[in-house]
Amino acid sequence: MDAFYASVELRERPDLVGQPVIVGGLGGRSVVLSATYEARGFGVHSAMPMARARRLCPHATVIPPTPGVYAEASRGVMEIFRSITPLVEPLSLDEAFLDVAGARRRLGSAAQIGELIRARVADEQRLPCSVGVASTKFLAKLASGRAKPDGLLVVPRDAITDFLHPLPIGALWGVGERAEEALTRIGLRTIGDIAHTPEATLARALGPAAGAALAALAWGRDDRAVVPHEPDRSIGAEETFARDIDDPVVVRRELLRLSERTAARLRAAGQVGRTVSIKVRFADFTTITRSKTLAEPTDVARIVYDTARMLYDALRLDRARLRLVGVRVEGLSEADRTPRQLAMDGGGEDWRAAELAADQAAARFGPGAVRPATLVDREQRDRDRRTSSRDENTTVW
DNA sequence: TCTGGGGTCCTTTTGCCC
DNA sequence: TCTGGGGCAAAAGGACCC
Repeated sequence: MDAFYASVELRERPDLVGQPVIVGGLGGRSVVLSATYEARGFGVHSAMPMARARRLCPHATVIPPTPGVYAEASRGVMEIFRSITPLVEPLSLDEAFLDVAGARRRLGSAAQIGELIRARVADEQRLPCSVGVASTKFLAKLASGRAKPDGLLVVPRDAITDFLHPLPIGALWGVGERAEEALTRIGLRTIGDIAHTPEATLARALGPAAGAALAALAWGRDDRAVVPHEPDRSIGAEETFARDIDDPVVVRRELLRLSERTAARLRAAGQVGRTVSIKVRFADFTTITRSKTLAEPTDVARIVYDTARMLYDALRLDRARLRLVGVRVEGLSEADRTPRQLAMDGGGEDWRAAELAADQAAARFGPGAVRPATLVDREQRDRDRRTSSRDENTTVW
C-alpha cells in the first residue's frame, strides 16, 4: 500500500488530498508513522521524529493515528488478495506476497492480475497501492518499491540483472545503515558490486548468514516460497514514557500493565509462551534486555508480571532514569496442544481462571472493565465510588 | 534531529554437562 | 582432584523491517 496510514486518513478527509499530511502522535516523543508524497517532498519520511518533521514542513496537517481503522482497511485489502489466490503471505498490515502462478489460467498474466488487484483495491477500498511482479519474492518487493506511487512494475526473467545491478546496496533487503557502512568501507556501492564480490569477503564484513544471503540476492537468487500463515514467534508490548521515569513504583506498575496486555493477547491468540523477557531503555537510549525461561509455558498475566518484576528488580537500577520499558513472551506454542502442568499450588490455574473471566467481562464491557486495582487511576476510582452499583462498569480487584 | 511499537533473525557470550 | 574442550541451551545484544 502507498503511504498506507495517510491514505486511509485521506478517505475521511478528501479536502486534504494533494496536500502534505503527516500521520503521527502529538506527544513530544512520537515519530512519523506515515506521510503523503506531498509531505515527503519536504524531506519528511516515516520513523522521523515528529518535532523534526514539523520543522521541515510546518504547514503539513498532522493527524493522530487511528490503529483500528488501519487494521480494518488491512483486512479488507487482504480479503481482496485472498479472492485472487489462497497463497497470500502478509508481511505487515500493508504489504503481502501473492503467488499467482496457479491463478494465471483463470485471470491472465501476472501483470494483468497485478492491474486487476490495483483496480479492485482502488474501487472497493478507495486506496492506492503499487504492485511488483517478478519470479522471486525479493525481486517482486524491490519492483513494488520502484513502482510507487500508484504503479506497477514487471521484472521479466531475462531483465533481472539489468534491473538489479545498478541499484544502490541499500536497496537490498537486510542492508540497513550499519551494513551499508560496512560494505561502503570495502568499496562496494551498487548491487552489481556485491554480485562480483566473493561470498567469503561479504561474510567477513557481515557474518556468514548475511554474506550468503547477499551473494544470492545480488543475482536475483531467492528460493523462498510464499507461505500463507507463519505462526507468531513472540508477542509483547512496550511503552516509551512521556518523560523519563526514575521511580521503581511507577516502573513496576507499567510492567504490570504491559504484562496484562501481553497475556491478554496471548490468550486471544490461543498461544502460550515459555520465555519472558523485559526491555529497559535508559535516558541515554542504551537498551538492555533480560529474560527467563519458565518450567512451563504460560498465558497468565500474573506469571508474566511476577517474572518481569523479578527480572527488573534483579537489575538493581537504583533510580536510574528510564525512557522505555517492555515485556515480551517468546517460545510460543498453541495453548490446546500444550498440556498444562497440574501443580500442587495450582500453578497459576486460579489466576488463569480469573483472567479468563476478566477477558469475558472485557468482551462485554470494553477493555479494562476488570483490572488490577493498582492500574485504576485516582480519578477513575473516585468516579466509580460515586457510580451506583447498578450500572457499575468497572470492577476493582 | 533526537530517536515509536510491533516484530524477525543472527551472532556472541555464558553456564552447564560430560 | 584438577583441567580442557565439545556440545547445547539459554541469555544478551543488536541489526533490520514496516
